[in-house]
Amino acid sequence: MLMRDFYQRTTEVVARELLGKLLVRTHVEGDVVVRLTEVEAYLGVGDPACHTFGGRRTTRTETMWGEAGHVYVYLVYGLHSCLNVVTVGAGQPEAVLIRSGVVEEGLDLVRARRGSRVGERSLTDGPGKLCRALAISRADDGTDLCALEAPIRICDDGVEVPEGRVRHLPRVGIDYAGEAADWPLRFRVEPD
DNA sequence: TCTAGGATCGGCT
DNA sequence: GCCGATCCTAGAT
Repeated sequence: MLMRDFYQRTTEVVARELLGKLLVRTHVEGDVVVRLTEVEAYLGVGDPACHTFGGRRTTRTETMWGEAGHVYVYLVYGLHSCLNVVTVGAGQPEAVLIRSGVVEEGLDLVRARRGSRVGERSLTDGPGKLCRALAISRADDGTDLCALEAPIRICDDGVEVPEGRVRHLPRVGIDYAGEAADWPLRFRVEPD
């Protein structure tokens, strides 16, 4: 399991290194494990696309201002939850958005939550879909990923993602952010 | 209080 | 590939 110091580095480094790691969700309905394939870095007060741009601090973004290694969950478009991992350190409100992954365990449970009509490929290939598949909501905001019994954890099983398979791309859905919309802060593992 | 807009999804063409 | 749904959040009054 990844410890606090993993998250206490620059957001871009944490984002890149999260690729290939295992996101483990424990829940009364059963456990689900997802291998991360796509993430985005959000660089805090200097990043026009980030919720904390310009030093904005509200009840919604409060966890981003806290200690690294906690989970920041927010609602977009009034209906979809998005999962983020807080990076760097207290007072530096940066985070990595978890966009996509591949289900490694708990496939039946994911299918039950996502609906039987959903194709295998599109079960967890978006931030809102991933949260639905893992039953993550705003109620999970502030969860400490580094706590031993945490219901959400991130683990390293030794699988390395070679640099040649990582693509650096612009972030999605932030056209309002001016030139920051072009910053290559999205990291994706290309399929074989 | 009121209003505008959004780190998306899924259905339809 | 395009478009509408849907309602929370933040900032303005």
